[in-house]
Amino acid sequence: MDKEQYKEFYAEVYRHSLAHILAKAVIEIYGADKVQYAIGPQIADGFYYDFEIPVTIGTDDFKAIEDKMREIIKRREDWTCQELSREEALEQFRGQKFKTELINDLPEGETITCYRTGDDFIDLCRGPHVSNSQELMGAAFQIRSVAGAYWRGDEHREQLQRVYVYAFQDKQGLKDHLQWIKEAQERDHKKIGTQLDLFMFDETAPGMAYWLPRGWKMYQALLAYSRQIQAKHGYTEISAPLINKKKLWLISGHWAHYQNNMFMVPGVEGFLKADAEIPGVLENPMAGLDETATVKLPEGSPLFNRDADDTMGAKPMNCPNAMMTYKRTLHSYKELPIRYSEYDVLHRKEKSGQMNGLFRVQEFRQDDDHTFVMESHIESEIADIISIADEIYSTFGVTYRAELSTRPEDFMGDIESWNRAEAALKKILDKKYGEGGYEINEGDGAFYGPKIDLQIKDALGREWQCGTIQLDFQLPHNFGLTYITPEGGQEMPIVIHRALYGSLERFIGIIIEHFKGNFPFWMAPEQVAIVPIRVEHNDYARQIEDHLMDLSIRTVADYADINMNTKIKNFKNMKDPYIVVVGDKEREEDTVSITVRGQKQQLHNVPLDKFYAMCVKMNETHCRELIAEVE
RNA sequence: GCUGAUGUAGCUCAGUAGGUAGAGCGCAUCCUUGGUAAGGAUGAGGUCGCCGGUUCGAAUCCGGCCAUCAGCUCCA
Repeated sequence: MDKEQYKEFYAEVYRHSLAHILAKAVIEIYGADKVQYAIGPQIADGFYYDFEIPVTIGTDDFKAIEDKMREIIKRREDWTCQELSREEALEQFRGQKFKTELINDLPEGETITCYRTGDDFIDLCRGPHVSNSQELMGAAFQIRSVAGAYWRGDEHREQLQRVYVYAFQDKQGLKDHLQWIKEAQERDHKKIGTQLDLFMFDETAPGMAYWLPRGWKMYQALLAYSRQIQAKHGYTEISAPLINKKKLWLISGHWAHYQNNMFMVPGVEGFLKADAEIPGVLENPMAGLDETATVKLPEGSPLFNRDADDTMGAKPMNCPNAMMTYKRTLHSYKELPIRYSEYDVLHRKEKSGQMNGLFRVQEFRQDDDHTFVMESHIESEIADIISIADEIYSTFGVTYRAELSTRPEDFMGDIESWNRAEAALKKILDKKYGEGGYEINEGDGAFYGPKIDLQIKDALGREWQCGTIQLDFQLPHNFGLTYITPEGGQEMPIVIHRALYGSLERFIGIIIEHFKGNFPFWMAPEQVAIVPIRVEHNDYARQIEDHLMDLSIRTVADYADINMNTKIKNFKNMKDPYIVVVGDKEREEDTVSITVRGQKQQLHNVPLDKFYAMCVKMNETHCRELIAEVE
């Protein structure tokens, strides 16, 4: 065991041990007969423990729990390990339903180990642990939060109170971590989005971003980059209706499998001729309440009905309309692959409490594509998609992790085609990342096909699904798609769905945190900010601005009759990459002085042509660093 | 949807025993005419998320909704 390994080993020992201490403390505070304790594993920055207690633990209770934990540690109790048979274990944990369930789920013949902390607390655990509580006296911990968590991650089972605790070997470790958290929160895209005037939200449109002028410029820059790359790879762009009648969703399967996530415009079956009362109305069926009410409807009320044929659904995905686009004409095998990219607005209704800034929204755009291929195309086509993913992600300097998601319970179609599709994806992933070089999520696929997901981390280390590559044998079948084979017969094409940014919204959220708002030149909302020192320099500034605009450089200038320091301050607050100052000297010599973001020293006497060339170069190369010297 | 928390001026936040609101930044006007991160003065701006209850009186206490945040579950 080397030093690093030992450190990890020790971290595991004291975090696990502290979890026992937490459970013991909670039991002592709330009473042994009232607390059902579940599991308490370690996590990246500490550990948590799940409890079922009749009262709810609130923020105010943290201190008491922490104090009790310290008190227990100070008792310097011995820890003993005990091996039990299944019967002995069941007896030991009689009345503890979660422990009983765990014991019963252990495979036959498995040795069951328990750890005792002092005489009065025992926990089912594999260990290892400290031998005496006093070994924990140097450890530093702090309760982070309490959250609801479902027993065994199943929302249909008991909801437990999960107590999260930060835990480190010493005070410095905890202090450093809290500092890190603080810095990560400074990167929060919601915060930076407000500071840099990129986007906003309003309560009348939950989970739907308003893109402000600066943010929208960046959004467009990302779209332009995507379009540029995809055009090189043979993609053609389409745009389709945002809402379609129920009929389309019946064909696609969304009506059956995705209805609860769709925003609907219900059809109207008629209007009431007179006031009416409707008894037996379930007011809140989603909450599972059975109470019914009588609803009064005034004369003239429209009778909406979701099941009416003229009900329209806002699209949660682009695929059905891409199928329609393909289907408009006959296709020859010679045309395949056909790649239809699409950036239309999508709507997905989320359960409340699921929204999170730009990371999880109800309205978004994907850099979506549907590629229609023959089975023989799949491997090379997906390899090409992964090469585009590598290109895009490396431009931003983010790393990703691939996951394969397989057939869910709620699947559509026949198992044979699912198996073929999954085998094809596995083959590609094995080749690219090596066997075992990616995770497999059994049962996590979309209802129409298996998928490869690409996960990116945010500033707090939380992973978000961005890119996705999905194989689909179902929709082409449902829509009756065909192509003409060399022999003159008809075959069904296979569809590859893919998005690489994933949703533009989520991706931008991640990128904001990744760069902390210091965006590369090519995607910065405003690339060059011009500061004329006095109003008599405005004409010269305007010439520069005009020329930059001709070069498609996003430029902003402040012509106001105010202190130049104020102008510079404002642009610096916006983290504009280049702030160009022009005064007498620059005007006479046809130069600019550039303040490069993040650099103390300015670039003086930069000839205009060189300055323009620097800007154009950064746009063309999509480089991450700002050019900070004149070539 | 669930658990915990939050919601006061455009932004960041005070308002600690219930007596109808404050600061900084920003904004407006005036002065300052300036060479690289905050010049000075004056002023405007708030039905304290919404609805209801308790009270002589509610930003403050209670209830219900809405929105947001940290998690859980689900997802791009």
